[in-house]
Amino acid sequence: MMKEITIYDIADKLKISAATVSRGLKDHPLVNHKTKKLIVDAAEEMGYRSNYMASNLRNQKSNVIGVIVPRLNSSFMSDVIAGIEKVVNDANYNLFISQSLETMKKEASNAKAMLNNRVEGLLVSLAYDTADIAHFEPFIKRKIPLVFFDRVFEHAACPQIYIDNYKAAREVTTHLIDQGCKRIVHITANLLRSVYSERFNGYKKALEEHQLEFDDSLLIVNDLSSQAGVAAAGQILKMPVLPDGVFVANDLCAISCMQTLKKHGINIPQDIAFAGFNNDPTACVVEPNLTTINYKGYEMGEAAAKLMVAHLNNYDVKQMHSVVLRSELIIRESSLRNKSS
Amino acid sequence: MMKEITIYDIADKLKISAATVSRGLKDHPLVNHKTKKLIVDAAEEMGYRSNYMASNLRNQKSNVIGVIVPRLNSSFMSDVIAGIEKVVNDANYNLFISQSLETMKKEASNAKAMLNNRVEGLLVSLAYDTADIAHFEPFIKRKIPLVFFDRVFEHAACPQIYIDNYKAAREVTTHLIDQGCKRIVHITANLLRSVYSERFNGYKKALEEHQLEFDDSLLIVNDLSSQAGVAAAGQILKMPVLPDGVFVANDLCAISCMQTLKKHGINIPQDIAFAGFNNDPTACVVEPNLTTINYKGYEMGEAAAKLMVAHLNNYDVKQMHSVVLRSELIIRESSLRNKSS
DNA sequence: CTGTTAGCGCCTTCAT
DNA sequence: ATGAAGGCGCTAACAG
Repeated sequence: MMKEITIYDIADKLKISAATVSRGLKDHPLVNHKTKKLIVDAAEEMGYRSNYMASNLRNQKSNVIGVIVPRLNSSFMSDVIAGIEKVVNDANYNLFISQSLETMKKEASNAKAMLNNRVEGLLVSLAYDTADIAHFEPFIKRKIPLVFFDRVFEHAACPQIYIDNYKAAREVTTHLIDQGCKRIVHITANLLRSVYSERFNGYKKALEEHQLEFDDSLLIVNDLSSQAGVAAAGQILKMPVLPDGVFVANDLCAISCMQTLKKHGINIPQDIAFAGFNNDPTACVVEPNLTTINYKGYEMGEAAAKLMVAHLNNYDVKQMHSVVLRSELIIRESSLRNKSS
Repeated sequence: MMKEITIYDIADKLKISAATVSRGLKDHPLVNHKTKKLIVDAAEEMGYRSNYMASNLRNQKSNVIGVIVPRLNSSFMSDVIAGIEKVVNDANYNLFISQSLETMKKEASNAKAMLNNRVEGLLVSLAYDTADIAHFEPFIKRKIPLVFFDRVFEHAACPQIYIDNYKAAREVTTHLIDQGCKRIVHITANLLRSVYSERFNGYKKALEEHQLEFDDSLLIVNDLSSQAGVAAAGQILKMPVLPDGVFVANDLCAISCMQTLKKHGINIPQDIAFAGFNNDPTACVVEPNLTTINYKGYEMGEAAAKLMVAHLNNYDVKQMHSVVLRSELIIRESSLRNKSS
């Protein structure tokens, strides 16, 4: 291990004090321009690199923002992360990223690691099975800003970045009904997560508004994976009376379900109309193209990170507030059965 | 800001020294079991959390591994990152992630930030236009392990995790030739990156082995984006004599190109057979399904991170070595023109 | 404008 | 088995 240059080495060489070197290296106003140049040049020449561990300790701040997400490898989440990284990096913070792998246990242990690492703020999208947020209480107690995005949790101290899932789902469902669907299956995930319960509620609301009965046989709850879509198709095919519409809470599952039904001779959208959620890249590649709800992960990441950064840079002035991002219904062939739309 | 508990607070409360508390909190052998329990209990009760900034400074290690990638939001890269995160997290390291956004300039500035943050190792996949790795020299000089993956760079001190792009491209091209293609266009990106030049070389080799002429009019170089695929389709349609096969260096671009050609009345694969690279999720959704090269990003991330972690945990014993991961040709309808395959 | 001093919280000799 | 003391590198008072 090569010996690292410190500000003391620079100070010695220049016969000045370490304090002056420290000041010269930042843009402290009270340093002579000449000595400043001397210092910067010497630092450059000697290959000095500032030791963040030391300055972090001294300043009692880590310069790190933490992120905990269920999984990194989904199209949506990688967009979110990209957006977060951009904002955080531009603001000269660093990013600690970890994935809960959809379990509350891992989420809690990640949170603890983040806490010990003194992250200055934490961005979280919750795991499937997270029932309470006791594991985030230490952050709230310490007033370390905690922002939820997408898979949010209701808590007075924590702003949320999300879309209006209720409204979006109601729109999708209404659209299917407009297309003549009378018996619409809804496939979704753990209703503990508000993103899913809201979508479910929006769906039910639309049915109700059109005097369509909802009953439990129309609801399929799984993990919205690709495999789950295949299984759901199996369930649908076994139904005593086939549905004429399916609204799935994500595109991944919607597509595999739709393709499986196609293989079994079901015509999309004539026999069964389909709609998904997320506007995944695959949605406009699959045939027929999938009707879905579009909302940009990148923008959600940006919004969450911007909120955090603004807050950190101006702690006591800026009040953090929740943000509802725009989403839009994108109608494609998978649900188009008449010309009225 | 609430006052944080330190080992001194615990020491005071227990009327023992901070040194003993420090030892008790880890599994130092020379502490009485009883006092250890006392210490751990008191820490728990008082809400102590270890200050990593202080211990990092003292120990002269950051416990952080850095990652620099071109972009986070691609299906492949998010798989890689997921794999890296898993391994790094399990090994109790933290992950700093940043994206170069495909420019060498940003890559260099990210590298500098990583250096100042004292990352203990750096995992890198290079930007499109990175011509040399001078910006990584400080790592090499300091013997901070530097591992390249996917978009690698040849350097004696830096192991590489990659696939055999030459072989894979030769396989794809040979397959297209076997299907009767005689005039195969190759669409790729900056040949500065070995992943692309190797694929190009493999392609040329296959042509040569089958006595097919290569000439520059068969090569289209762009950024392999979706839009570039549309543009490439335009170029192809304008060619004096249409090709009967297209091999694209990624699936994203392959698919948009293929779909654009379809819209212009070209039959796939009868008129033009198609092959991509990466086995993106969209490849088996598009119609016709896209022939491609499959290799798992998740495994590449795991492999790179495992190499790094093993090295860090056993610095002077383990020699780092490059790893060539397996890849395989996946034949789908987009290239199937006869029954011989 | 620059120097002196005193920690930030932890860990690790060295001593007991 | 425990304590005392010094220092990791930096920076913010406080003096000059």
